Amino acid sequence: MAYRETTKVLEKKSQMRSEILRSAETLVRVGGFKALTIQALANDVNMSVGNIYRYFGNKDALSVEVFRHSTERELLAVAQAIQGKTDISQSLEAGVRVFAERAFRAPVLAWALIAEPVEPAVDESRLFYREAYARLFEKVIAEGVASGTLPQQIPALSAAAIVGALAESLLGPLEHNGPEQEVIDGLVLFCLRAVGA
Amino acid sequence: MAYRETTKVLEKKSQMRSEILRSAETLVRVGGFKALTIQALANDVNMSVGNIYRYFGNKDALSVEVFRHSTERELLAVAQAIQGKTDISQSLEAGVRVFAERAFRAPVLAWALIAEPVEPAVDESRLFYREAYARLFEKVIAEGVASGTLPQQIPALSAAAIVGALAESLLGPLEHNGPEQEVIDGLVLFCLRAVGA
DNA sequence: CAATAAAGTGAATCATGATTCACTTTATTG
DNA sequence: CAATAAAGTGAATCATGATTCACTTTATTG
Repeated sequence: MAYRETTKVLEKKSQMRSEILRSAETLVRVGGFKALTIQALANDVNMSVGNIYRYFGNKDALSVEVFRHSTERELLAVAQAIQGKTDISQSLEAGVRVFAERAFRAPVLAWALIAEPVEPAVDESRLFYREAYARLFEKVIAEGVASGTLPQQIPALSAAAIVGALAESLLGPLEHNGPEQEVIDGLVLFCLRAVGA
Repeated sequence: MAYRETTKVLEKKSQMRSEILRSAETLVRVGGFKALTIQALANDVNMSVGNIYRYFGNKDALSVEVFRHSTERELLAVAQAIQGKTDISQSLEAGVRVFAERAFRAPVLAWALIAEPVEPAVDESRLFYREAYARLFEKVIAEGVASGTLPQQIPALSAAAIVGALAESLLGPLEHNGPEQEVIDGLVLFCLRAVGA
C-alpha cells in the first residue's frame, strides 16, 4: 500500500472541481452556453482539455450542473420572496418582482437560463425548473382560491401562464436594455390582474 | 442557342420546389425540426441529397422557409380571428382561442414552432414571429386602453406577456394530452383578466 | 529510493449531419 | 444527330466540438 488518497488530495480535488464549475458559470454568465466549450473552460482554469474529463463525465453533465446550480440560486430567491409575505397579493408581487429584478441584474445569464438555444440535456433541465417556478406560484394561487381571495381558476394553469408571461416579456427589455422600473411594475400589475387579485 | 429554359421546365422546377417544401413541412409536423434532415427529405421526395441543394441554398434557408411558411399560416388564422370581432374582449378571446385550438389540433407542430431546440437561424425567425403575434394583441389592447374599455397599461408589455402565457401554458397540456376545453377556457379567462377586460 | 495510483497533457480521433463535386442523365433547339 | 445547359447522383469531404488515449508528472507510503 504505497499510495492512498489522502484527505488533503481529496480536498484539493474537490476544490478544483468547484473552481472549474465556478469558471464554467462565469463563462455562461458572460457569453451564454454557446461560450461554454471544454477548450475555453480548460483555458480558463489553466488545465488540459483531457483533464476536465476527470472532474465531469462529459459535456452534457457539466452543462446541466452549471444550469442547475445557476437556476437553483434564482429559484431560491423567488421562493424566499414569496414566503416572506403572508398576504396573497403581496406574495405574488414579491415573487414576480424578485424574478424580474434579478434578470435585469444579469441579463445574459437570464437569457441563457430562459431562452438560449441549448443542448437537449440542458433543455430538459429547463423544463424541470420551469415547473419548479410554476409550483411556487401555483401554491400561492391555490391558497388564494381556497380562501376566496382569488376567483375560481386552475392554479396550475395560471401559474404556468405567469411563468411564461415573465419569461417572454422580459426577453425584449433585457436584450434592448428597456426601462427597468416600468417593465417590472407593468408585469406585476399584469400578473396580479391575471389571477384576479 | 441550343438549349433554353422553357416555361414547361421552369414550371416543373417550381412545382418540384413546392413538393420539397411540402414534404419538409410534413417531416416537421410529424417529428419536429429534429426530423428534418437533408437525407430524410431527399428520401421522401425520391431525390439525391445533392439535388436538394439546387432548390435551396443550404439547410438553414430550407429550415427557415419551412418555419416561416408554417408560422404564417398560424399567424394569419389568429389575425383573422382577432379582426373578426369588433368588441375588444371578444377580439382577444377569439385570438387566444384560435391559437390554442390550432395548437391542440397539431401538437407536435405547435411544439416545433414554439419551443423545440432549433438551429440559431430558425430561432431568429421564432423571435420575429413572436413579435408579430405580440403586435396583433398589442393593437387590440392599445385600442381598449385608448377607448377606456381597458385600464391603463403598456400594451406592448401586456401583449408580450400574453404570447408568453399562451406558449408556456400550452406546452404541458400539449405534451401530456391535457383536457383541451378546460385549458383553453382557463387561458381565455387568464388573458382577459390580465389586461383588465 | 521503489512502487503505486491518481492528476495532468494535448494531439489524434470520433460523431453527426451538412456540403461539395466529378460525373451522368435529361430537355431543348437548329 | 450535335451542342448546350440544367437536373440529378451519391460517395467523399468538411466543420465543429466533444472525447479518447498513450504517455508524463505528481503525491504518497514503506
